[in-house]
Amino acid sequence: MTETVGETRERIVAAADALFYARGIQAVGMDEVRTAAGVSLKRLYAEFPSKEQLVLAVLASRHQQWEGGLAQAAAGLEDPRQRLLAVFDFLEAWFRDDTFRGCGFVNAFGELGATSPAVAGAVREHKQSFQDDIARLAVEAGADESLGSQLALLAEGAQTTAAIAGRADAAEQARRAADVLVAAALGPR
Amino acid sequence: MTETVGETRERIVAAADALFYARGIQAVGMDEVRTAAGVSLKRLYAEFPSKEQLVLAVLASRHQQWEGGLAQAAAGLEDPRQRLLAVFDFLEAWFRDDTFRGCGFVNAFGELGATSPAVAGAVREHKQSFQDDIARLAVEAGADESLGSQLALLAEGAQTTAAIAGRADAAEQARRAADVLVAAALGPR
DNA sequence: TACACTAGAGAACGAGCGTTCTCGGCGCAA
DNA sequence: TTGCGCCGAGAACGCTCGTTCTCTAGTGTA
Repeated sequence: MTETVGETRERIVAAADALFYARGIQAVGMDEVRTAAGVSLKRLYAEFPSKEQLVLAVLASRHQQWEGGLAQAAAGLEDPRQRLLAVFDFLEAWFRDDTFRGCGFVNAFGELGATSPAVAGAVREHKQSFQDDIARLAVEAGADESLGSQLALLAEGAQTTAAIAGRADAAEQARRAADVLVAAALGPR
Repeated sequence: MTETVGETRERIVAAADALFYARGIQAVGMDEVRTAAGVSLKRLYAEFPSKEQLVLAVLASRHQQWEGGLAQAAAGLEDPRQRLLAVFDFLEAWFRDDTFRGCGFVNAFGELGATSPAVAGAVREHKQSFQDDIARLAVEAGADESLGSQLALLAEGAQTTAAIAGRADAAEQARRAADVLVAAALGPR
């Protein structure tokens, strides 16, 4: 039953991610991460020399999941316009998840953005990457990038609203608004 | 040079608000609030029996400022459609403020929403109030409430985006999108 | 068997924080 | 003037947390 170093890292990151996301980063101690990951403190600190490094790894992992989920939502759709709107279906499924508690990056930014430049940078990069993705989809659909920016605002707002009001239908509202914006930019279907 | 109890409270709340907003709530200790407010710890705890109470007072004060700013932005505008869009002008001015660091309620929610039901509730109430305000403006302009929800999503998204990307023009993007949505709901001007 | 090495469990350390307590001085009533 | 109560300053307390250290048991090798 050997285990590679990579598997240990992944287990730690997964455990930390679940805890940080559910309760907030500062509310979770390294001891708790250790327990949840089933790993010794020594090992934990061998993998991540500081809590900040662990947080950055968690954010990196979350970014990959996000990118994968987004790609999967658009995969198989022929119509570029459909691919553009698929973002909101992806969001809706996420909002309905019991563990949903808003965008982990936004939460981390609010909590640590002011004190940790590294965390702030990671959050910025993630959001920029989302902007780029959706701008690319907009261009592929025949619109210009500003449509992407506008849809991104809707997606961000939906995440915040769904998290705070606890209403998953924010995704549907956003999607309806997105329909209007897309139609205005590209002409009705 | 006497000073009323109310003035002391206000001074404490103002100092705490500036510190909490700039650096995060958990990153600021009561000692620092005391120093910034120029008040003794005893007095501080006489006014606010716990840090959570102080946080709630700060959120309440921020809510009042927000409502006042919003009302002021719409004041004097005759056209209800203009009043609806004035939200985004208000946002833009705020985003250009040097101290802008996103929505304080969203930040507080990310930091404490999972551990403090009282804070989570205050944030929820604030956002609900904003939804109600903008829905009322939408109805006054002749649209139905769902237009308000959609514009609220844009406003939320603009706040997040402006905070993280540091780009105040998120307000302008949101306003342009709002123009399209309003025109679609009410017909071109 | 003896030895060197590793790794896990958790104690320990030092700092920071929320909250409370103590002390000393000042104002005020008699 | 004397006693009394209030209030500010900040020390103290108890707890938590990030990080490091110690001790011990187990393993592989000669």
